[in-house]
Amino acid sequence: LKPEPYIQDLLNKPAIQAAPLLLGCEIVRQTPEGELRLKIVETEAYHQADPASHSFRGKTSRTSPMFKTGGRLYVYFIYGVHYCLNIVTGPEGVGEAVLLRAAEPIKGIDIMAKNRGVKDIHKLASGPGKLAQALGIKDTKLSGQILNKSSIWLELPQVPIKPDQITASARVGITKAADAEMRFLLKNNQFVSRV
DNA sequence: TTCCCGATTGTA
DNA sequence: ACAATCGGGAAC
Repeated sequence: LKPEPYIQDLLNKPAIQAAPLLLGCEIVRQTPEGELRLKIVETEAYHQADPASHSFRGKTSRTSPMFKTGGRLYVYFIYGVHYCLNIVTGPEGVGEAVLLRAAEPIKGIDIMAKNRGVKDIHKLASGPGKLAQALGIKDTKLSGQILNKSSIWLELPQVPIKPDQITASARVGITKAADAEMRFLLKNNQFVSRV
């Protein structure tokens, strides 16, 4: 798999710092059918002191990946229907991660359309459940795995993202700490989730 | 072991 | 607006 220079530096940071820095990065998955590649356009940060975070009540078998060093995957099953993909950040022992909420398809679009059962490119990864489904994630087997040592890895933005291209807002779908602005989006991007 | 509800999505 | 659908985790 591809070497990923400089990404680890980003992943060592706290989720609140890493979440906006992951915008513009590309998430890549190698599949038997071909390479899938998307540009991340929307993220949310979750940290240990945050009542909305799965790590808030401490480490459990499900959430243990969140407490590992940055650079792992955390996948969870939600609403009995969907899977969501997170990038674990920060140091060992601290439970935090960044939820990947939306992304712009770059490569392997036909494969992702097949995975999703939808053709419209704007509907392939415009939400966390859609993004995971586009990548072919159908279970939690990837949870806890290390980027680059699994089928998935990250690459830095081809063109660096400037701070004025990023917007922060309240997170989606949570009831606790609902006012905290820990959702980050690329301004004027057509591939973000609705709301 | 029971019970509640969730970091969502597609359809009515 | 609302159902689909199921597992995590708190409470009993």
